[in-house]
Amino acid sequence: MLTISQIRENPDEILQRLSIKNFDAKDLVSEILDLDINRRLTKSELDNKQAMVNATSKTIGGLIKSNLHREAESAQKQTSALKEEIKILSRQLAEIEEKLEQLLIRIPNLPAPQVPPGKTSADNVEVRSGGMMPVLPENALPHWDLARICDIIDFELGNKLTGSGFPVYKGMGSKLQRALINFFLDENIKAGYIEVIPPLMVNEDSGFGTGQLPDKDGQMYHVASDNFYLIPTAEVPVTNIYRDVILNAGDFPVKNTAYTPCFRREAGSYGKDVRGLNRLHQFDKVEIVQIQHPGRSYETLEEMVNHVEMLIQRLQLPYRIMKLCGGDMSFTAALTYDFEVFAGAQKRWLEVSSVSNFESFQANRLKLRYREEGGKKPLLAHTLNGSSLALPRIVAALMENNQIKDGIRIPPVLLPYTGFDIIPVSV
RNA sequence: GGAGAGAUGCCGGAGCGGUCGAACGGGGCGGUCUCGAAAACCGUUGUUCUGCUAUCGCGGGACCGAGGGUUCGAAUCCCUCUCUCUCCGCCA
Repeated sequence: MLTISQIRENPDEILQRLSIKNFDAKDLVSEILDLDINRRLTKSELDNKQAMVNATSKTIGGLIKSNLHREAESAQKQTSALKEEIKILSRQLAEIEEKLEQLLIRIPNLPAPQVPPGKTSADNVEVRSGGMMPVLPENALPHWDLARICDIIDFELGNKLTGSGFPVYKGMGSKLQRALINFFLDENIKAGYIEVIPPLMVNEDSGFGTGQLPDKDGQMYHVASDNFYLIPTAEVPVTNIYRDVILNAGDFPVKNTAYTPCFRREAGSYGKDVRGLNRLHQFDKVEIVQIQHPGRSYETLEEMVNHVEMLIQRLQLPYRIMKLCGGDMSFTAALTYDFEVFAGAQKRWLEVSSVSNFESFQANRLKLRYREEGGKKPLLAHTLNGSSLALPRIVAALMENNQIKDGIRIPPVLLPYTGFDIIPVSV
């Protein structure tokens, strides 16, 4: 969330920038500013009264020590009225602060200046593209058919075990998953990311820290008996490693990568969007996370984009990089690049990675700060993350684009990981 | 799941209900000494809200797991919750 001082100092700029996200914050901001004034008035009144009580209590302590009990008793009586007022004021203050917090939480992150205006994904701006578009016959098969005839992914079996959106990978399909995961992790580690294996369930505090809670709780699976949430992305546990942490400026950049399964309820999705591997409830993803100095976070974003691009190039997939417009960006992001690969049989672009700079928006929720060299006050750090990469749609595109008469060709870069370069048709 | 113990600052570890934001030790930082370093010695060392101040600062409030309560006054007493540790049971 934004800090109260950001809003207090530049309310008009905030409104203007949020309009790029098509968010009208006028009423929210003015309500916040009013509450903020009210809060400080109430607070100073409360503090003054509390200071008086504290002073009296100290006096009483001294009187009792000097055996002046009568004087002590009369001083005691003086505080009772004050204590009543303090009770009322602190209740008021708590209410105001709670209300303020509720309002602040509803304001999305400010889009970076370079974010293009727009409402939907149609308004996203292509930054660049690469790779060779596949040349496929008209009767090219979509990946769900290829999965069946090669017997590597069984969607029906997943239905039986759990429900739709929980496929079972089999044989070479399973091996391909592991190969991709290891390939991605190895490349990330080469690029300086430290691997972690985080918990797949998180508590409420973690969900709040990265911005999934309170608003998007319907998109996560909730384990009611223990009040845990299944992670929708490794971003949640990995970024929360740094919750309530004060780093030194010399610690930057902090770089982590993690492979995790991800769980998403995807309520409301339907149709061709959810066919096959296009949209699942459980899927595998390798994530990269960086914590960076505010002055360098945009260089870092570019570095991450280049890194993800390199991965896709090495898989020889046709791709394009989109800069998201204000309307298509997430609540928490300041600038986001989406990576899409082309799936030749479906003839669709599929999003396989989303790389974002959150600036201090998550850091404020996380209380993730750093101390400048020799500086006194801790300042909010910047957080960034991106998929490197999400597996299912990569697999879908690999399968569709590389289909040949009697199987599926595997890109050479994976051969050391799979041990095979063709997945043959088996039925 | 059963029984017990505990949660204090960067770490270890004290803390009769009254100048306790917290002894002491370690660490960090600054300094003295040194060609340099070590040792020794001296000093310093949390977060947060808020008022005044152009700034350096100065003043006030809060924070000793979290939330309530008792009291003129709570790290210290009471209640609830969470977490950790030990033992037993179960178990990959």
